[in-house]
Amino acid sequence: MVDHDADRALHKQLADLLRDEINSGALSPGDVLPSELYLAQTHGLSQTAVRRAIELLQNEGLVTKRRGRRTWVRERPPRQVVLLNPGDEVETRMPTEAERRQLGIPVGEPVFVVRRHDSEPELFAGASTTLRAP
Amino acid sequence: MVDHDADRALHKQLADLLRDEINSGALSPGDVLPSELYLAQTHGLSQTAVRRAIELLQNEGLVTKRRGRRTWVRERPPRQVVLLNPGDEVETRMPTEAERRQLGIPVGEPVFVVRRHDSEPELFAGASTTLRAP
DNA sequence: CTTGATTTGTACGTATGTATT
DNA sequence: AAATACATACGTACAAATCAA
Repeated sequence: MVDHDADRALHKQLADLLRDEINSGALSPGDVLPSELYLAQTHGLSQTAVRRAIELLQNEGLVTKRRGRRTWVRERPPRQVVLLNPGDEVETRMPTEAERRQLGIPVGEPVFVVRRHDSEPELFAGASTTLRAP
Repeated sequence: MVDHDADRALHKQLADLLRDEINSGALSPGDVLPSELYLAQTHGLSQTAVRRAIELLQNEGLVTKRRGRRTWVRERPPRQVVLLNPGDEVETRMPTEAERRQLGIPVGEPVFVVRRHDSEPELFAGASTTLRAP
């Protein structure tokens, strides 16, 4: 339950509740969340607080939002294995918006940056890539 | 300049401007950004729009915010090189809030998940780690 | 050390726009 | 066409942390 007298912010409390439902499997990948309006009414919160809660989950990569559609639990795409070469170096970071568009990855998903010997860095979508050391 | 008649959302336009200043070096790591109130007044925006703009940059890992303090351009910690072993598998994702606290990493920074042979997955902070293939 | 000013955080409300169902 | 759902954008008020006088 969301406790208006607790120290923790209301939208963080709601995010905690929803995150638990996702991690416990009560909400499975592909399942839609209740609408913002419904969540606001059932938890006694403003729609603003609900929006902030769901934005937190979006930025953690747990849910996807699309205007007009419902919000749903992110599905885990099959991971493509990318084999590293000896000496390759790998970093990770959040993509720019342009990179998100190019790679078709949603908010809350990081990218791999693979630096191979004597070549330009390669980008891989974080959620659909597993790197394997040689 | 922020164009109120443009198709792009106002807070995204402001985020674009600030992101350009960071990437061009006009704002260096450690530099503070103007306050939300100042940005709102100088760009003719509401403080709400400014807050959303800066939140975008925070979630891209470009700036750090702390209540009471200013918002500043994130400094790049020196990267510690972690050597992979043959067959190791690596994934990347956004950390949970608990993991962020444990590893001391800010909003907008992903983590490496390294699966070594016959052992529990290890977590590494994304911004301060470079993985190297053997 | 205390006070007051500054800055970001939380939470609410309203209105309108756009995309999907 | 109508209803639903998320997006943008404005406003207000107060709280909490920090900073500077």
